[in-house]
Amino acid sequence: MAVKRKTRQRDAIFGAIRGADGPLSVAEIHELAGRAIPGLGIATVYRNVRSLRDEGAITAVELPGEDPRYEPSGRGHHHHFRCTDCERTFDLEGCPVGVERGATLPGGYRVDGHSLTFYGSCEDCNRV
Amino acid sequence: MAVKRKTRQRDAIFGAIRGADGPLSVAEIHELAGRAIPGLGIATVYRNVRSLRDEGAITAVELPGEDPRYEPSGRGHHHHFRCTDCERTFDLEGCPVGVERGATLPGGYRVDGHSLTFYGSCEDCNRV
DNA sequence: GTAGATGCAAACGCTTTGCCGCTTA
DNA sequence: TAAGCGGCAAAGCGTTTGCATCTAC
Repeated sequence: MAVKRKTRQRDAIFGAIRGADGPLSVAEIHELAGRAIPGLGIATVYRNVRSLRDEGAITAVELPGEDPRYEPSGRGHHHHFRCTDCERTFDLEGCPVGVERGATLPGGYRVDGHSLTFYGSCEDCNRV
Repeated sequence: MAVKRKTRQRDAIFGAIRGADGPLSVAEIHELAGRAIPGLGIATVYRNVRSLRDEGAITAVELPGEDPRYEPSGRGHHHHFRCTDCERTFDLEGCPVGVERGATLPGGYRVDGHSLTFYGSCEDCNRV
């Protein structure tokens, strides 16, 4: 099978994702990695994001009404905060949802997991 | 400004949304309303969904990683359950998130609202 | 030297828009 | 009868794919 090669583009893309304080969209990754690699093609970003995800190096984060974002794998169970002013997305710690896996909700719904996103304004935007 | 007219298409579209037990996607609305109105154009669904939303008759429901869905307005604060088997989405009652509007999370994030989605299998799919 | 990776452009799939005949009021 | 509405097809837009070239190994 195909042997993965180490390229400047791939490094820049993974580096951008690892260096962020929240999950990034493809456009954001392209923007950030493009600073190190001028002329970086958007198709290259899509391809590398996909292969990094397939390898398990990064994880897709789906937020309501938004394009998928990506963050390094292994951050454990956590949720996100979306600033409706600056449109940035941040990681949160802890989980205020007291529904365990395997629980059954009224209506007979058996729960395997959940996704929670908070909306509001971040510290930077509050300050103004 | 434009005076809204009552048409068969519009009735069928709104009727499909009101008759469902959870929010519907545009494709689902087209499918359901199309049974009453053969030849119903997808553009007509998009246009009516948009105008119903603009009027406030229906509300957009954004779930992680999915196309927007629509439900009648006025159902109050609630969340959704997504069956990963049959891919249907259901309304839930109540809210297990003990974070009020106006609260501030660690990191200085001021909360205006939140979105919670549970994943798992619904009663029908559990039974099998 | 060779298989895999990149960049460009074309192809795609879904949503929106333009156009014009149809329908509601 | 007139203006909004619906259907069709074209236009947009973000994502994926094909292809020739380049590059890591």
